[in-house]
Amino acid sequence: MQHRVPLKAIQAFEAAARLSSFAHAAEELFVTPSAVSHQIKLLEDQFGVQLFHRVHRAVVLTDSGRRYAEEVSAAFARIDLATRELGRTEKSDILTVHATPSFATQWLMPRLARFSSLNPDVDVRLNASTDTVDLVAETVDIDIRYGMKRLQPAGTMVLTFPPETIVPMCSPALMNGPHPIRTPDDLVHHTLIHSEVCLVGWRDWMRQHRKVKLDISRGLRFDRSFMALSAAVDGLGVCLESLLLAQRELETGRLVAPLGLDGPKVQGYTFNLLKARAELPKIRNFQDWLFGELEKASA
Amino acid sequence: MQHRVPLKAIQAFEAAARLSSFAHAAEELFVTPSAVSHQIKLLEDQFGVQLFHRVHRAVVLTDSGRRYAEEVSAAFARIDLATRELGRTEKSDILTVHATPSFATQWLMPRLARFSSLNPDVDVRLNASTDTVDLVAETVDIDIRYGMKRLQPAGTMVLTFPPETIVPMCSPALMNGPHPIRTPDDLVHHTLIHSEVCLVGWRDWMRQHRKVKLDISRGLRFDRSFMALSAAVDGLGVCLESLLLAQRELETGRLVAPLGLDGPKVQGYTFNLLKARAELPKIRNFQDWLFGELEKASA
DNA sequence: AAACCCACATGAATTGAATTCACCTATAAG
DNA sequence: CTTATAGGTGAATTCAATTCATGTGGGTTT
Repeated sequence: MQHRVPLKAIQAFEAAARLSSFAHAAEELFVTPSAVSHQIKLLEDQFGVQLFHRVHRAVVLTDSGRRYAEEVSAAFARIDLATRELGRTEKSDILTVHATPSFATQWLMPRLARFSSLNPDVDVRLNASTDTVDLVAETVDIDIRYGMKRLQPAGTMVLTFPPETIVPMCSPALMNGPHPIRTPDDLVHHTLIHSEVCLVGWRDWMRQHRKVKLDISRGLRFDRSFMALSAAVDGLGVCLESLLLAQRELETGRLVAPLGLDGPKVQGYTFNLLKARAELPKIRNFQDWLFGELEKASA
Repeated sequence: MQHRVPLKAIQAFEAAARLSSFAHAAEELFVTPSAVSHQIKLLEDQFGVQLFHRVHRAVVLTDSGRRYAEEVSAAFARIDLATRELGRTEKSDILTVHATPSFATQWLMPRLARFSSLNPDVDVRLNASTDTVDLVAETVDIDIRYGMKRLQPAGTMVLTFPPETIVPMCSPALMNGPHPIRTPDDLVHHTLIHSEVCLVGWRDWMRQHRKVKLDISRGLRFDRSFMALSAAVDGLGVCLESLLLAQRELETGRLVAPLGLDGPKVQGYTFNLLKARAELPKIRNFQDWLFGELEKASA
């Protein structure tokens, strides 16, 4: 015979035990005293245990009843409390993303509003730093990293971004200024902006343009890609950077690629997460959205 | 608006959370998966909190859902356990009575069956000793004491037994033997049995019979009333004891009172209990019954 | 590509547990 | 003696819980 514990009857019992009164229990439970009486009788009949001595106009717990009440009182209090808290709980999931400052600044932040509108029940927390993140030990769902792939702890899933194209970029004013930039040779008249963390630098670029004589020991140097891009926007020189990171500036015309959009490809960014959590909707949704956006950007 | 926590819905949620499956939860709860789905939806709608992400053919707890499940899981487990134990609980109250060995042996034990048949849901535990009992510290409901009243701790209720009559008693054979006993003077031919804890002894008796010359330094001595009575039953002599304690022997003719049933009265026994527990049915029932029996014995 | 599997969702209909209602009993208090 | 009141009982009623029939949508198999 299949039975579930008679929760409603136990609830009535617990209230009567706590208040030593069927009538008061009925008040608390918003029912009639008769309902309480029935439920407790049902409980006693089902388990063959007398839970209350019926004294005139009163009830007194039996020893069995007292012990049982002590156990279930705490349990019901806990359910009540947790359920009350539920009505006050945040109504969303939190997604914690860690990324390099440049990717965070240049690419992710300008697009986060798009992800949020597609996933209104997910709050994104974005941490930007160059620190190494331990996905297991820290409450980080996704870590977007840049640089040579390193060995990861077992259980880490590493997805590679599509290849980035690295090209020289500068402000439109510089391109069309006193020393217009039309060919690689035109670069000798301009300051080179070096992005020191970029996997592809001017030295690599020159390997593909051997006819060009640039003094790559000269120029401005930054250890943050977004700063190199910012300097280029300000007309300080020509930077060699990722089309991906400069997408917004190119679209708004603050930067141009005077020598075209073709250049060396590099796979610098990886998307890191724990396999065990890969299918959580908030994580999976973010991943799908991000790689979708990356595809759109390279089309 | 008056609401009680939706216990059935929470129960369905807890099972689904624990099993990560509506279908498995339905199995465990002996309902259809549809019922589980409805209950969880009801819970989410009522509190405006999404508890599960619906993934194709699966469900994954949200952060809120996980936290809630952790709280209510423990509570439901506790209710289950306590309720299962309830089916195995003793079905009665325990009444613990402490009394002097003589009262326990002579009066109480022969009558306990009567109390039990009137109160089948009360199990009586009878402790007989001369030890002093601390009603507060020990699990003793009632303490029946003999002797001078002593100061009791606050909160102790002391009820006095009706007065006992103390008379000489002996076996019928002794009364009708070679030295028949008809008058107090006839006692000089017989051995006196002394009950050393009795509040009234042969010396007190002789104060009321000054014409009688008994050598009260002679005879048998016992420090238990029930032993003195037993010696008298065996024809070893004449004892001076309480009619109350000898009631059964007198009724069965094993003892007789050759000089009649009139004698010194003494109030030796008291009924001691805690005021705070005086109205517990098991205690009140025992008290009422005992004093009723005492009245019958003195009629 | 089509068919099948299967897990959750939905709305209307049905069921059965919970509750009410009407009346009873039994003390205690006035 | 009358009144108040707290729990008890059984039949009738209510309504929360559940079922039933159908839908949706990925993933797998043929």
